[in-house]
Amino acid sequence: MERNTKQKSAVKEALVVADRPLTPFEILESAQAQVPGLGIATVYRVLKAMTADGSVVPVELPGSAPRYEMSHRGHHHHFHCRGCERVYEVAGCPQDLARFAPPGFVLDGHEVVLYGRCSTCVSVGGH
Amino acid sequence: MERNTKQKSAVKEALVVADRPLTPFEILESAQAQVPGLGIATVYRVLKAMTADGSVVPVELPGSAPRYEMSHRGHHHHFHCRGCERVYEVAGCPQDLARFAPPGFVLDGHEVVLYGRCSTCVSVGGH
DNA sequence: TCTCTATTGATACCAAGATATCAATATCGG
DNA sequence: CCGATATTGATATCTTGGTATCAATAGAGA
Repeated sequence: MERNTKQKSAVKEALVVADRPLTPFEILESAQAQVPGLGIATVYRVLKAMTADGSVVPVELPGSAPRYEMSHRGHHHHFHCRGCERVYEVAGCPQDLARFAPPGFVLDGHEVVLYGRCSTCVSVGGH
Repeated sequence: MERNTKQKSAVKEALVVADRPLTPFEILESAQAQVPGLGIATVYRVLKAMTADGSVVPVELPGSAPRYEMSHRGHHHHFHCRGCERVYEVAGCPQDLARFAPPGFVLDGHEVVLYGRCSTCVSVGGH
């Protein structure tokens, strides 16, 4: 990750513009608009480097391969659309989840995933 | 799933006794106490049949392959121990998650996963 | 008990996601 | 502008989780 290349810029730009977690394949498609011929291996390589340096964070959701989003964001959760499978960021967070932990268990984190249809799939009646 | 075999009984018994979602491999280990020589293929076969008939439900958590639990339980969530990787059932559920959905999005489900250390790993100081 | 055939265990195979390989290319300090 | 070498794209390979195959075994009705 020492030289500046248009491939790296395109991957990062895809994540910044999307403003939601993207799969490596979504990143590939988006970044290919900037860099035709971009390969999936490069997407994985850049994501690995950006994850290592902390500029990107992996987003793991049930039943899906990891998506990636830019890291300079506060604590938040995600909405997974059942129509288009896209994942969106949501701002809120339920408070006081510690009360649900079984006695004797120590809680140090949590994940909340909302499911449903995004505004696009609601209006389109997506499958 | 037409004949009663000790393999099927052992798989079901493992799930009933555990009272928490188990991975196919956890089921294998537990059921082998009843049926030495039990194969992983049979575990997958029985799980598939039990999932199809609704007696078992898959539990998908971020970054993990599916676990399975008996289905006659109400709505609940899970606690994923970072020490032993075991998953436990938790009873509560945060209310009013709909308020977190972005405008125009339709919410029809949610998942909450708690992370931390189970009582065993807390006392043992598990890695 | 006998017979039919569902079920089993071992293992080959498959699919998805990701990494390794390697020759060709592009970056960038000098 | 040159040259050393980081980076790239194509693709072979690997890993994990799960399914298909098939000969041997074992339910269970007659």
